[in-house]
Amino acid sequence: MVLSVNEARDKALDAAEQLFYARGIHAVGMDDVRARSGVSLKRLYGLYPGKDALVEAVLDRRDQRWRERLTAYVDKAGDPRARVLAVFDWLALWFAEPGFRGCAWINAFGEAGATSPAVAAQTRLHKQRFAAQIAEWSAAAGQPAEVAEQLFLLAEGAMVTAGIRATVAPAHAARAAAAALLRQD
Amino acid sequence: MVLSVNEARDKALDAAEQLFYARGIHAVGMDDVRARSGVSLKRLYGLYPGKDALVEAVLDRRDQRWRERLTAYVDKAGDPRARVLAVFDWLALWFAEPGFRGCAWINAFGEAGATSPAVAAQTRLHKQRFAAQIAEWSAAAGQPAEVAEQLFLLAEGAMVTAGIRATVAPAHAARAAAAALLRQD
DNA sequence: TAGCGTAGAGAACCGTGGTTCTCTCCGTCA
DNA sequence: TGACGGAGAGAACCACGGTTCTCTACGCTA
Repeated sequence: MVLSVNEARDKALDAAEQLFYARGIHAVGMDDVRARSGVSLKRLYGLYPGKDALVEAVLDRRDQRWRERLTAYVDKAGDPRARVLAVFDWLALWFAEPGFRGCAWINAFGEAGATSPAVAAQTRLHKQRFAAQIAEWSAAAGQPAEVAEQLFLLAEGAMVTAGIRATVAPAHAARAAAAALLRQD
Repeated sequence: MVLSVNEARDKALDAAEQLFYARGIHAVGMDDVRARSGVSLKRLYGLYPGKDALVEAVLDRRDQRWRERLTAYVDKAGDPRARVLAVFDWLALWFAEPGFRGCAWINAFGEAGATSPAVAAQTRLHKQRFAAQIAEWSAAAGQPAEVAEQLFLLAEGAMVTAGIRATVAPAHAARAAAAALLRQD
């Protein structure tokens, strides 16, 4: 079975993403990625110059997919206020997925943020995009910027807590708080 | 200079805590701990059976100190409502400390939570204690348990975000959200 | 003062993991 | 059909880090 470059890249990224997320970055060896993906070490190093580059590629693709899934869900909601709250409903769905282990960027930042500028930068970029998306939906619902920032903090707290406690409940608590914070007028 | 067992333990824990927090656990070698603490490798391994045990001891001592510092600050506040909000004022002070890099347990959990049951358990215990403390202060201010949980999520979100963005602002945003969430009647 | 035990410095040992290299196979093309 | 080139399997290489061991110095005690 001969894989095209794109097929090999996909398989490598799939395997690496699953392994890094489940075990943490440093706990996964390149040989683990090879074993799960079926892509030989030689080809892995042809696709990516090294483990660092693979980590970056994984985080980059995950960022796109994560935000696409979120926006696809929110776009199904009706009025602006419901769309803001839908963020937290989607968090509940995400937290309930088997193997959920918190936010991949928060985990990666805790592990490598201090030693890898690339990981730190990707984390900041991802979180900034998420915050900007919340701000956009929040503004559409007539909310001031301060509220958007508060909603973002609730979402972050829910992700972290759901990961540590391995439970969906924080999403519901955060949703209730969000509903209470939204200005009525 | 001959150090007593307790003196050597303190020096080892001080050095290990600073290094682990600043760089992450796996990025710090036992020889780094030896270099910073001045405690020889031989003695380090006499005090703690291995790196894992040292990590546990560091997190354990930090848990006690962290909660002591928080409660000491909150205890200076007056009425129950002010005491609840004082939690977020203290977070602002903490975030502003030089070298602040987020919550040590969240970072450790992201790095080793999946592979080290001890780290995972210590993280859960620490967060449970923090949540219980907030619940206690919150209840004293006449707030229902749901609000306490929401305040906890705000604090967690603020810690994570302050760590990633390297700014104090999340503490202020979380404080404003907390003030808005507290029931008035 | 001689011997003992402890402690430090630092080398040594050993497994792990990132990266590279070798060998072989197989499909392609002249 | 035979040479070539890319790809996989897996060994090899090499650095790093956790852990242990050796050697030496020094203080205490009989």
